[in-house]
Amino acid sequence: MIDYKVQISEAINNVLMEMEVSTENINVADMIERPSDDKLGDYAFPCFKLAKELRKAPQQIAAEIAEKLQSSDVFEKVENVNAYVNMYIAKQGFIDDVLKNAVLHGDDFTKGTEGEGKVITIDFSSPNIAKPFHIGHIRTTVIGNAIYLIYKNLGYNVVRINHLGDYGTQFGKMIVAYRKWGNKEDVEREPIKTLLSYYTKFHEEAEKDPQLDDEARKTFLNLENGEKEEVELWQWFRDESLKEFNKVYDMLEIDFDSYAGESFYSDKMPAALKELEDKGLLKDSQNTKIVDLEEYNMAPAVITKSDGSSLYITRDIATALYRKKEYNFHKSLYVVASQQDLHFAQLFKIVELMGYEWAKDCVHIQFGMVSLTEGTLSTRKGRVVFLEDVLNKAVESTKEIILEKGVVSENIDQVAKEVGIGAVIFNELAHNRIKDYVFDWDKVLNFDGETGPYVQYTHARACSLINRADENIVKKANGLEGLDTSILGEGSAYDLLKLVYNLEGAIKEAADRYEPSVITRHIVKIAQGFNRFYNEERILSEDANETAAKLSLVIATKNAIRNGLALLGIKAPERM
RNA sequence: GGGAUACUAGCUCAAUGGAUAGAGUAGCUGACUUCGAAUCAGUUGGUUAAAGGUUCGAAUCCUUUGUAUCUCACCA
Repeated sequence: MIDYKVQISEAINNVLMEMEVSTENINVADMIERPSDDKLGDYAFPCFKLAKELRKAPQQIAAEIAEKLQSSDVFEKVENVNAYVNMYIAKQGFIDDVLKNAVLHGDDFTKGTEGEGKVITIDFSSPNIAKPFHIGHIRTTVIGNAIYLIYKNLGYNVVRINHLGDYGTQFGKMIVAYRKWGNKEDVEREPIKTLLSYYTKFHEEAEKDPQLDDEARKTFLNLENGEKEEVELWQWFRDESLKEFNKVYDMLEIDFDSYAGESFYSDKMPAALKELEDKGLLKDSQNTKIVDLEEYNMAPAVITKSDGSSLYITRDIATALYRKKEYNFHKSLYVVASQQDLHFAQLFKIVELMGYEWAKDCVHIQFGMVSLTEGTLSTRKGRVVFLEDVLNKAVESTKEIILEKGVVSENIDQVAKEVGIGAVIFNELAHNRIKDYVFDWDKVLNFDGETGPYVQYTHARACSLINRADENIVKKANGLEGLDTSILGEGSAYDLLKLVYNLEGAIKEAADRYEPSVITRHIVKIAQGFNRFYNEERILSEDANETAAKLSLVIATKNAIRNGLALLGIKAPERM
């Protein structure tokens, strides 16, 4: 679609040149903003900053600029109010442009090409083997997937990596526990719960009998050394756990390109360690090796334990080096909770100290904590909400509502799934990532107001209109040929058209800020705009041209909502 | 004790340093014989945690204080 900001900044730059203002210290494009109120125009340019250089009152400058911009055919009207130049875009050109894109190229009018030829790796979800996949994992999983979709939409080649927690002494413990108290059938029937119960039992017993811990360490060493029996058990635990995780991924329709987890990097650590050593970054301290980061106002990073074994950060250094070599990424994203802020700050700093300029391309996309009304999540204390349960419950209550409404008669289960799971995802992506939140069943299962079902309902309503309308009129609306769309230049129709236009900008902003909620909020606005339009105006009217023109806006809106939801990983059913 | 992040309407949240701080929800009032009421319209609700400062202009930037959460060498 036409980028009006570019056109406007060009026009203003020309005017400023005429006025002999040096534009060296100001970026006109960055100064253009959207007025707080639609009535004040489509774009605005504040003139305060120019006052000093010109030694004139900003109001006067605004008046002069407004005067000179009048002649531009981009605008229908230019006004100065206070010290702002308020610009109104020429309507018909705008309407034509938005409809041409959103109706004729409805499937991909929000797509971009800036990412062509560039690779982005994104590390998200990353659950621990043999541990429950609970509500705490939903954020990284859903946010990560949305960011993947958003960047893919901009043309990037995005590699999704599920960095499984599949390594460490915990697996020594698990193997020991399984050998002592385990049962194959139980594990196969309910892998996570069963394995977790062994793990818990191990901890209880180990308190009485510390020898168990030694045994676990020895067993893990066997695993590291590739002893057949240990490796086979470990592989089996991993496979069974993944099967269970995949149930959730299937429900969410999330896929990964790589499941290279912690174990994958175990043989890549020695080289990374040697490199740190060679580059003189390691320091001996209390029998451990550390990287001193005091200079950068950070705690020291322990790289090897006193017994010589490695740590989380050691593996992550090896991981970062491997990913650069393997994928030659343009950017490397880590969607991990803000609890690990320090860890990633240390990691990226160490990579930088190793002399890699691409350290700046590594981004920690952090997000706030999830807690329960009873307190923080704790597997041991039984404070867990399984993600699978949340999704199932959302689908169930959606189904009840569907049956109650009685609109849908076929594929009820499929629709219930799309709406119920969509509601959970939407809820997750509605707020800024950084906020902590308390999981609340009532909120997840409430479908009124700014929710996923609200947006989907609006989409279904738009589809319903298109289905009801006369076939020939729909054809005309879809083709736009010979259609007088000037009536869309007023009131709620024009407001809605602007919202559809602005979706592209919202997507761009969501990408720049790694903040899917920008899109979530924007499609809510589109839905609100549509519902207002729907209530204020009769769409299927007696007048064929008027109906066709309005329907073209309905089609544009429908496409905008569908595309927006798709970027969040949410379906847009035609009936619900 | 050090560090990080947050604090906006009763509640949940918006607001690239810009115009009168906006939505949803809850409460109240209205709109289904009418294109789908999972909807819409109206209304009540604010010293943006507090105090200073920078600026033509601050919820936003800086300083101090308070509160909450996270984190701080051998867990991941």
